[in-house]
Amino acid sequence: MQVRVADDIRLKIETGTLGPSDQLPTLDELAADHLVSLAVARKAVDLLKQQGLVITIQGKGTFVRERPTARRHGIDRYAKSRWRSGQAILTAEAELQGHRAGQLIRELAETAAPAGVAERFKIPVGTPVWVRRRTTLVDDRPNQLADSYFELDVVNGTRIREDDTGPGGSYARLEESGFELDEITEEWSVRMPTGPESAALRLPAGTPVVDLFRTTFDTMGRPVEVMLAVIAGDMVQMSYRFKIPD
Amino acid sequence: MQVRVADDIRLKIETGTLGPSDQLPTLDELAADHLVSLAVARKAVDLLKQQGLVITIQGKGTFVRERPTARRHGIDRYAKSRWRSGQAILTAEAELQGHRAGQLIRELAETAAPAGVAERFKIPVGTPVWVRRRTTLVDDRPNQLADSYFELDVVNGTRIREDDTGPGGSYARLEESGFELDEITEEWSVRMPTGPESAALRLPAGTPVVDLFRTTFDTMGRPVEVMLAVIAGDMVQMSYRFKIPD
DNA sequence: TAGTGGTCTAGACCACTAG
DNA sequence: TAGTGGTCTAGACCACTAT
Repeated sequence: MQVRVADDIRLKIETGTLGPSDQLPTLDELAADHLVSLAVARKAVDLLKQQGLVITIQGKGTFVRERPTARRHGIDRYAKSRWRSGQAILTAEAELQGHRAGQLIRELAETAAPAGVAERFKIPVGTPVWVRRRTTLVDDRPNQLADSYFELDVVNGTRIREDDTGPGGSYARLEESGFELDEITEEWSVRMPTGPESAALRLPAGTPVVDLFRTTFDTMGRPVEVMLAVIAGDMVQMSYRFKIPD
Repeated sequence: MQVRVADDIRLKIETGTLGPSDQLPTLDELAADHLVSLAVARKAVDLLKQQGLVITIQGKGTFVRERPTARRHGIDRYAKSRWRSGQAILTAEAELQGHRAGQLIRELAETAAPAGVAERFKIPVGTPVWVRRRTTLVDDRPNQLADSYFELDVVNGTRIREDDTGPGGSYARLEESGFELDEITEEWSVRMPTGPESAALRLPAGTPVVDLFRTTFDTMGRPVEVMLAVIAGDMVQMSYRFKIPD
């Protein structure tokens, strides 16, 4: 029955009988209308929550979820001209799409390189590295937990260790230090968030996250930055364009 | 309490007290051990299922979920040398990683172009196009619902309309028809599966899916194929490498 | 047949929202 | 204060697995 009820509601949403942000019948009403117990009506709504179709707000009601306009991430956001002209990647990207970007620094510290990071730097796990942990915001909603790692000799004595990295951000500072940035590797996978991640990113139920490893190489092929980001899945859309290899 | 119980179990999993494919205590035991009702124990296990940490099998028990070895998708899978030598992309990719690939054709038909497809072909929504729907399998588990769309004049009279597209697959046939394949765009986003998708891909609870649009262009810049794939999120890992644009 | 998870009922009480 | 969703209990019965 719970599936019946859920399907009933889903149909109403998909056909537009219930539009975005519309309020669903209350649990009591759903139970009465479908001649089921309150627990079953609740279970049906839970199913829809898990599929990301509705959200519930205690004390208010159940509502059809609005699909947030996903931000498109294209590789143009890395264009050298942008950060050379003093614009941080984050800001450039958001503004291109009419959004307001922000960030909170969560931690600046020396730490032991975790496995995925060490592997990409080709150094032993546990080697001391510098980490810059931040939460990025789009229109005041947190959308990424982004941790950037650097080898110590790369950042010592630069503004990358500071709260404010200055115009153009870390990339601009790296270039000033003599690293000519050349290539980027992006590797990602998908999963459901852990409890703390759900809270930190204020994720609605039924929202997956994307794990993104971004490695930046200089012209010598040296990985100069490894970033590990956990991105809110409902706010991301990536796009890549490439030549078909021979 | 449900959260307490769930956290308790999660801790055991994360510390390795419970390893992959180990069986958890039964719901009755969990309830008794934590002095809660059966319903609460069940709710706790539900939470872990949603986070993809455990799976339940009716009649058998609850088990710590094994993380399937995600397949890495790199752009090398599109290398011309592969399909020119008669190897389909799907097969090449799987074999590179020691897996067995397969596919089931779900439908071959003329259909009206849906919005996302029409947009990428730059044709009006509803224009008749050819669609080739298939379910791809890796080691006998379905991992993608992949629908390839082609404009009619591109596929008429070719083996692309047939069940077996022949050596090298559609790409090889397109080249034979005089389309010189050149570039690909991949655009993806993430969401939770719908009910039918969950069933078709045999997704464990708490598994997201990836929506992938792949558009293949020829040297004239014409989009010759648009593929829309729904990929099981627990079996995918994508990687891209690119030069930093100027 | 015993043991496991899945669904459902009926009802108590709590937490949050809004007028 | 009334209305809403959230948590929890106690218990019945069903569906599937293994022996």
